[in-house]
Amino acid sequence: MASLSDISRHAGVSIATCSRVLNGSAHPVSEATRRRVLKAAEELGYAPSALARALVTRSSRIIGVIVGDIVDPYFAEIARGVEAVGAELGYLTMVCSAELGSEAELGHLRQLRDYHAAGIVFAGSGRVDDPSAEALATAVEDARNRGSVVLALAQRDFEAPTILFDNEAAAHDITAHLRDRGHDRITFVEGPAGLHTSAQRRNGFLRAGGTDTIPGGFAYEDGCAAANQLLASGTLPDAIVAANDEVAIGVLTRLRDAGVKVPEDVSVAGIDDLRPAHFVGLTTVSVPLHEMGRRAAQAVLENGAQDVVLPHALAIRNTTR
Amino acid sequence: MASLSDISRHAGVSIATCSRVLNGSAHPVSEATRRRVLKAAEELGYAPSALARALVTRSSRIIGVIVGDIVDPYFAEIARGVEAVGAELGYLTMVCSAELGSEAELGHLRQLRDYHAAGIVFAGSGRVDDPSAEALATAVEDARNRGSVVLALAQRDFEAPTILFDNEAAAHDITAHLRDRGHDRITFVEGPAGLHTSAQRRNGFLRAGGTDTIPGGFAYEDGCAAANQLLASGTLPDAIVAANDEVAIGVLTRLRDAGVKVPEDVSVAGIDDLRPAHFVGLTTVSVPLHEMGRRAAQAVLENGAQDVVLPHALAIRNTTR
DNA sequence: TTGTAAGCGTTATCAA
DNA sequence: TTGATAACGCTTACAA
Repeated sequence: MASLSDISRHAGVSIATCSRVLNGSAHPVSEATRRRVLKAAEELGYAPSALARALVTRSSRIIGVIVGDIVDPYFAEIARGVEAVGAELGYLTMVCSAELGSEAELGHLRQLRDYHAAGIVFAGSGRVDDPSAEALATAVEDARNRGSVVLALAQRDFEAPTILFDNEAAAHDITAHLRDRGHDRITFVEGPAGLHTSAQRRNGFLRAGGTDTIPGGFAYEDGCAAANQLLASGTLPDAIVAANDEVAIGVLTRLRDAGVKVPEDVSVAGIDDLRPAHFVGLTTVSVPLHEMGRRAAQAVLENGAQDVVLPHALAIRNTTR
Repeated sequence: MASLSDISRHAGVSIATCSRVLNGSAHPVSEATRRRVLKAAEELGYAPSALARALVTRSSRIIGVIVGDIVDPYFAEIARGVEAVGAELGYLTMVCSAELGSEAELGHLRQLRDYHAAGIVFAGSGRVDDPSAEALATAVEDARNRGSVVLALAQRDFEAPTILFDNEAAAHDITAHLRDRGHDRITFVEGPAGLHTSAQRRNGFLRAGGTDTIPGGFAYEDGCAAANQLLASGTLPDAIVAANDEVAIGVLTRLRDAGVKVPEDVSVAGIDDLRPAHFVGLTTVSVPLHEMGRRAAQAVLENGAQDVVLPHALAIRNTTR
């Protein structure tokens, strides 16, 4: 691949001048030489080395989004938001999946730092009593020292501007809605143990006067399991709110398979309002994932951000009465 | 952040020596100095600049996976495969989502090339009569010249080793199975128009003696729409095979909502065997997505690959009789 | 076993 | 308006 010095030679112009025309610098260049450089670049198929550029400018046009699980549409929605605004300005948004836990997160963070990423966005929640919390905090600090903007889109145990919605309030509001509609006995299917987000949603549920709570997770199967447990217990609650949509759909499906009428016999609600919720007409709460992604990208472009909490909204559909 | 020269100064040792101990070079270094360097690095919190390293070695430890849509579990499965083997060897796998079509693909490809990515894997299929096909082919060529290994995991219109399964055969086999089970009138819900993959699956269906075919897509809603169309036509076929699982699930759901018994009245099958297929017990065909991802990563580590076609397998469950 | 120095491909400072 | 040239942080001959 042609480099600046190739162009320089080909066009009979200094490297500095070539650089100036090829990267749209403000420095004035005569129209004549500009054309010659452009022509040479065209002929030689010049493409700048982002590597070399990043090395000297100390920042590359990479935005890394560290997600908990790449198959989770929750994260996909965020990633799309980031990409939507990043792409406009020539940033490359890359999503790094850390399914293996915070060890993997740490690995991705370090690599992103080592590549001087312009932005590092943590899309997922931190874990309570995370053994690698300290190492993570240090690496975050290092990354910032290298010039990366680090953002948290959920509660984390390190210093970073946050772009959030209120998980506790979201869980509270849907539960309160159900109570308002006359449901007395409401069961909450919890999220994965140890995630801050799980705890927040659980707290919101409890604060709204929810009664029982059973272990769950964030996956469809967890919802099925929870429904089975409820079914086996012999007596169903008036309503079930699940830690997220996918679990709610698991519950819903299992219940209906077992001949339980939803919402006539029991109401079922989720949280997140992702695509699958539309498929089944699930009552849930809409959270601003895409907008969070957009704002995160803006924050890295603007090189910083204020903490912000974005609004959520109930999406009442037909799995609750 | 500390750099090599900081370490060098702090340890009273040349930069070259520091480099040698810090990057595990084969060049011999005395145990004593090695320790001093390590100690200095530790104290100063040294982290190498992947950028600088990549600039001189002409290859960075980045594997880019260009997918068609980051929310599609099809791609997620591939990405996981890549990541699984890439992570072991310290490669950073980043997925770039090109929902906006091949213009976006081109953008990602160029960026990955500009960052001297070690590997660039195209997870999704190319489009027939793609206007940016030529630009794409050129950029692929450039990337290869810069040392990137470029791989295709579906049919593409540029030169690259392929790691595939046989889409046509997959569609053929599931259709043939249905015929063997005595279904005569079989309808195929097509994939998105213009994708090579769609055409291949359609061809397989036809070759197996499938009769009718109606437009569809790759999304749940497309399946619903197709079911509606079938329902409206007044007469249902014996079986329906959809271009992928998600569409099949859309068909299935809509049909059942309309009171049609599946599989008693009509059989429904998909292709891909992704997670949702398990949720509903969908008959489908398992394709080796994860393995393709793994092989792709291996190929970049080994700096090249032979073309290979991986086997698929029928997964007969309970939406067909 | 250690060090010197020449790149890698840019950008940016300073003169001309 | 243009051009030398010194960084950026690292690897790697080549010398010592």
